[in-house]
Amino acid sequence: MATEGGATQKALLGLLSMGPMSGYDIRALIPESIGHFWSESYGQIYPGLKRLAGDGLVEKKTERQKGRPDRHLYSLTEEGREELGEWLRLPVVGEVPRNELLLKLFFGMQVPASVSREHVEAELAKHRALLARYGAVAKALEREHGNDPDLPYWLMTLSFGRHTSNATVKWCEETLQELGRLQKKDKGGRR
Amino acid sequence: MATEGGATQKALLGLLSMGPMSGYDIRALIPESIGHFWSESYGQIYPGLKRLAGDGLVEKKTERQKGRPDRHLYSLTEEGREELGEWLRLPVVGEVPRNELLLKLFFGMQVPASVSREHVEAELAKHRALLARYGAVAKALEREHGNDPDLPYWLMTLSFGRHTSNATVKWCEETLQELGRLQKKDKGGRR
DNA sequence: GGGTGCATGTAATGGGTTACATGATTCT
DNA sequence: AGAATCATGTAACCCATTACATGCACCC
Repeated sequence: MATEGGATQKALLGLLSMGPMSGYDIRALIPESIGHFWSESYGQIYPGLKRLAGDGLVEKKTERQKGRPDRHLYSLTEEGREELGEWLRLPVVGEVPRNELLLKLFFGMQVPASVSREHVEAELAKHRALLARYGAVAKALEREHGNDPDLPYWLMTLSFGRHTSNATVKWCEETLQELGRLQKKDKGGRR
Repeated sequence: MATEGGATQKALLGLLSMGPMSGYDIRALIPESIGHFWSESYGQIYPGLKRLAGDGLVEKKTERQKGRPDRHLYSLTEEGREELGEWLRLPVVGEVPRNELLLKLFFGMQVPASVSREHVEAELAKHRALLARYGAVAKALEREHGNDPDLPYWLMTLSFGRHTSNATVKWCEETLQELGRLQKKDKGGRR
């Protein structure tokens, strides 16, 4: 009874383990929860929920509303909770990440060094902004979910973001210096 | 004359900027060059090359061989080099990375802490191995391409790997400790 | 005889995003 | 009047991996 379907389906199960929700709710919840390392679009969520319901992993209840479309509330079944647990135990399947910045940088010689500098500077700004958000989110979590047993796990994922963004910032700074040196050599020639 | 097609096509152009190659060569070159942050399968490479040839961005020459299939050697045209340059200048499009480890960790409360520990330990081992390889590759590059003008750019991409893998290792170690604390609390209860 | 390397390619399948379609309510 | 929010869903499209199909040569 493998009940196939990739990590996307499991992410839906996971979010529903936090309480009954509609597809719309799920979409809205993502940026505040797993948004730093996962994303789902409507095109995945709605068909995904339908499929999970067909497999008996979630239950659907329709809530009438006046003046608005019905809300379709989904909640985990016992089977769904088991399926989630099984998947959580499986080893993580490693993928080769695709990093367009590095791809462009690798071929940076084809283009003036200033072009690469701009790309790296954009990356730097992005991660500085991320770091600010991580800090804010961590504080908000501790305020609003201070004694939720899930909290330590949520903080671990945030901490990952902090570690890697800090490292990326440092790399950007070093790389900008190196690119600066290359730029000078280009312009100066022997003298 | 946009000549659409995502970053995959551009990666092919980039690799061909290093010299004429066959699809087979490209596949073999990837692990030694952009493999740490990019991948291409045959299912992408062969149709991709065909399409680039149709767009006049690469030129195909067939080399007869005895006892082996013909080699189809592709080389950049002037147009192809321009197209590559244009793309390199475009800002990097940021994607939300998908990280299955973090997804599992986020829902770690659904499962004994030992499960999460194993996932994190696997990640730790992976990045320690990567760090060893980065070091070896950097040395090999400096030995074999000591005065290649591309070298500084290649080293920057390696340096990125070092920075982020180091950060990941540190995070893994901290997270393992934290998970250990959670484990004890679970078992011990109040006493 | 059987595995590995050389070398090409296609087809089936799975994943995922974007844009579209609908339509009432509430805020500006 | 027009935009944003609530709320559902589908269809077209793009991207990517995997497995398959072919076939000779060379080494063990």
